[in-house]
Amino acid sequence: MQSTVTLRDVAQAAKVSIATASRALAGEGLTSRSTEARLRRIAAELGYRPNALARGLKTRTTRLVGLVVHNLTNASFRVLAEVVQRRLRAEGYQTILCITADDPEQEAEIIATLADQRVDGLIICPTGHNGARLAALDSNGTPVTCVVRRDEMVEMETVLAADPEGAYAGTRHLLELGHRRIGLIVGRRETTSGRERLSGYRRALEEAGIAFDPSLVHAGPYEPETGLAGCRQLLDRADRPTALFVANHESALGVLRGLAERDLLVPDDISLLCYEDMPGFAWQRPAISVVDSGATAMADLAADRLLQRLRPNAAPPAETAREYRIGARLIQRHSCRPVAP
Amino acid sequence: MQSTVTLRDVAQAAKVSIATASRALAGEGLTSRSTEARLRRIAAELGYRPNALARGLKTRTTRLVGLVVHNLTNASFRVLAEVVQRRLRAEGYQTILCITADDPEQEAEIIATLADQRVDGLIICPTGHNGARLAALDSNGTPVTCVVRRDEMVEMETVLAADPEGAYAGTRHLLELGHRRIGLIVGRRETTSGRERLSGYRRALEEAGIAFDPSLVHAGPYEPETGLAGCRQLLDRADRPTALFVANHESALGVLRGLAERDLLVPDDISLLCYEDMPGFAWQRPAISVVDSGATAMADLAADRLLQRLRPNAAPPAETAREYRIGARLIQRHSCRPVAP
DNA sequence: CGATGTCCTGTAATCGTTTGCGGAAGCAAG
DNA sequence: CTTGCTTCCGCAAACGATTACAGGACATCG
Repeated sequence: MQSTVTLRDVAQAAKVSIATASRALAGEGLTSRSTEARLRRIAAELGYRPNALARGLKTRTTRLVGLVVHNLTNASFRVLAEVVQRRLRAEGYQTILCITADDPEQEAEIIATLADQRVDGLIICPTGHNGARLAALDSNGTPVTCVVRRDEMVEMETVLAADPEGAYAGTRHLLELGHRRIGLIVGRRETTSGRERLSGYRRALEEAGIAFDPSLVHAGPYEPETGLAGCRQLLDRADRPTALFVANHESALGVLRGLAERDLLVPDDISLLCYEDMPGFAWQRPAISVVDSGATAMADLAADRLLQRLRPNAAPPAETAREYRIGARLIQRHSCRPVAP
Repeated sequence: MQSTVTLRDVAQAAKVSIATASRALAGEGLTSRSTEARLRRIAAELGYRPNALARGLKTRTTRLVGLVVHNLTNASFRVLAEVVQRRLRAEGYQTILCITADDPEQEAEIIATLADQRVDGLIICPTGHNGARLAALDSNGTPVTCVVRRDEMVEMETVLAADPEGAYAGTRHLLELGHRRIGLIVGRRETTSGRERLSGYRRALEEAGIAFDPSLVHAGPYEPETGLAGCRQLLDRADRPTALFVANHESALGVLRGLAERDLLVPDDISLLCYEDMPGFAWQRPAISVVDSGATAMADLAADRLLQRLRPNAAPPAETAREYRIGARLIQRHSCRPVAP
């Protein structure tokens, strides 16, 4: 195989100018039908493939978009990566996936590199410390869509889960089953999701006329260890909660372990409800009820929004700086049961 | 913020030629110390960032590498994506992640687009139907490293799990605990891993003087459904196996479900050993023993190999076309028990 | 003082495309 | 035969960097 065949080679082989070759292959009837067909044939024979760098340099568009997430362990991010990648590719865009590990410095570096690469757009779950850079990009003509988390510092198009409502609905469900002491294991208060899920839980309780008891909530990072620790803390109380609401799936692993340690059976001894679905929950026995935060829908909407703004007739950024919320949805399986009378 | 500042702007601001500006910012003492410092300062003030497209076009190197996997659900791929991304970024490379869904056509398209993008290298888990394209890329100066799966049709640098040995070791472990009827739930025979894991299982049995019984193995795609179906098939036999060896973690979910359906307790009623570790296994109660296929090590080695060949003094491809195997390792937890006498 | 060498810097070509502009050819109408 | 339109094509200038080559300034040495 020869190294690389350029437009020049194609043009020479067809005895036309480079310009004509370019136009012929661009389609759009810029050349006569016959030359177009001929050029196409020759290009195919020679195995010509346009150089994306040169094209990008000239046209100022690369058909690359950056996707920036914290990790791939969390199911939401995984789904995000898969869905966004698929959706964008269907429209002719390549996805550059980058992982920040939730570290603002790495994020800053990634944003810069992506900008150097002249990506056409960006979907990002921001750490919250680089809002200015993102806003700069956005107003410079590179659309940025935030997802999963919001950057509080700056106005940008954002698609989020309806966490307050989701947590509210989950808590309501448990309340309606008659539970009064509901333990909550939730993310740190510094994160949007941590705060919002807590507030939904709290609102549901207060509406039901139950005083909010801070000692019933355990907050920590999204890790199994948090679940285990929370479980221990909550289960060692004299008035053990009759239900546990675990506000993310990483902690759920630890909770399951904690329950097993104490030989507590779900749902006989205690009810369990989780936030964010994952494959394991449906296959578990008993299958675990869940309020699904709608990761797929979020990913789809994020892709939609970005694609929308990537189209030639882009709306002015001011117009697009709004916030979308994806509704959460309760999936009842078999881990919750009415409290015994 | 102005749109974009180019080298020309920096040069003008410093009243030098573009060439000097370029050299100054390149470092390496191509200019006098003073101009270098001055140019650096001005570039920083103006917020100059080199255009990766233009640079790539000229230097024929983009510091982009493609990473092509089947999905992100499988833990090996997830680890691969995270590790490779991190390792490459530490060396100044960006990773373009692409997902084939194990579909040769999508894979072909992805390879072509990546080539158009002029990636400097490629790490890919091949479907096995595009070996020619990959080989062409490789011999054209774009190093390609295959991982997890081999493309049987063509010689290329490949890093694989030591599946035959891993399956052998796992089976041995169960045999040493006294198990004689060991059910195997394994991938389809069309895949390398399916074949190799089966062969390791078989060899261990035969060495122990136990006849291989095809009715004890259930093969299917890497999905929970396979595990459930296999479980049902194997457990409904009169002479139920005393141990189950589940050769991938997706199926394990289904197996756990199948066991629960029949109220079989692990490890009291039946021993369970899985292939490929995942977070859930360690947290499960009882924690599940596993032969870890070494996904992290594979990812690291793949990154190492590619980086090696990316360095200026690249070895001739013929020299590098070898196969690396990552040793598997038995992790004993609490799901296997000696068979009752 | 002139020759030579060392440093720096500028000029210009180049990477592979796209695209504005103008010219040639063809054809119909006057 | 001139004029005026279309239609198709070529010339050449970008896009933003890197880099071979050459020239200018200055110091050193014979």
